[in-house]
Amino acid sequence: MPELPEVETVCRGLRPRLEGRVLARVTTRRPDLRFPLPADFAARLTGRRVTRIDRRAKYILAHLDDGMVWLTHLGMSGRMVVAAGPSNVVDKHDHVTIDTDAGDHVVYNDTRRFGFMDLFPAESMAAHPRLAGLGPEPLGPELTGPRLERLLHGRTSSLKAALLDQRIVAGLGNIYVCEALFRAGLSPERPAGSVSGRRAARLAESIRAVLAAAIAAGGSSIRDYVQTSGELGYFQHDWTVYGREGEACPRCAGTVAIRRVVQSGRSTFHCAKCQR
DNA sequence: CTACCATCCTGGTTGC
DNA sequence: TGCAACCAGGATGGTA
Repeated sequence: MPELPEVETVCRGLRPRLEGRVLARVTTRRPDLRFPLPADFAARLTGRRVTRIDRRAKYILAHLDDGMVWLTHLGMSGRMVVAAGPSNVVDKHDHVTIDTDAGDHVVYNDTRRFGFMDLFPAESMAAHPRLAGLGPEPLGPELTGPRLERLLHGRTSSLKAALLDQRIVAGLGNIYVCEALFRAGLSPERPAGSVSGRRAARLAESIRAVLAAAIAAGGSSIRDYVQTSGELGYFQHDWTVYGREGEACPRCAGTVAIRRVVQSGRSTFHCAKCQR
């Protein structure tokens, strides 16, 4: 589930339930996520008030009243579900459960355990190993055409691989890279460094447009759910190329079918005619 | 520095 | 219906 739009959707769902609230009870069941939970994680969260929830790339950053930041990455299968009432039904993959002083509870569920959490002082955030090297936020003012051109300049890897690299642009994943490239009319296979000028500007704009549309739709739900409410996101119905191998290209109206190719071990979907 | 590959883990789907 | 192979939203660390 989680690329930038899904993480943003989760943050928006968590804010009204967590901001200003005290984490009254914290339970951890499996500490062995992608990285082990920090030592004394539950004890250090318990009793803290959440002052603010931010997102950076695909990270959820909850600022606490003791100057610490609680960081969560959802990995491939992580979910945050918020509900009211007692949290008695425990799923096999519920790894962290938090009850707030308002009686709500937040459950972190992660089947594959590729996600992880951390707890560190806010003042050292800029130096955090997971955050320090991230590229610009695609929805911020930084991602202009010229900036993107500079970021891609000289790179010989494929444009697809470059856009998946969080050091170049932060927050994109497999689905939205495919969608943005289609929208921009650029081939995922072209060398990243070949994108400049007007093409770079169009790509930057396409990335923003695709992400914004996905956020407006509550993200994309694959198989089960995304949003903290348990509601489905519905952007998966708006995918133009992702997951549509063999279907008619919506732009050239079926002159050419959408192709699936494998790039650095991951599926890429594109129209060879409309994307050059 | 860059690019490619395997790897972490579980479960759903597909094909024989 | 059984079972194996393959596939999946991410990211890293090792190797060449």
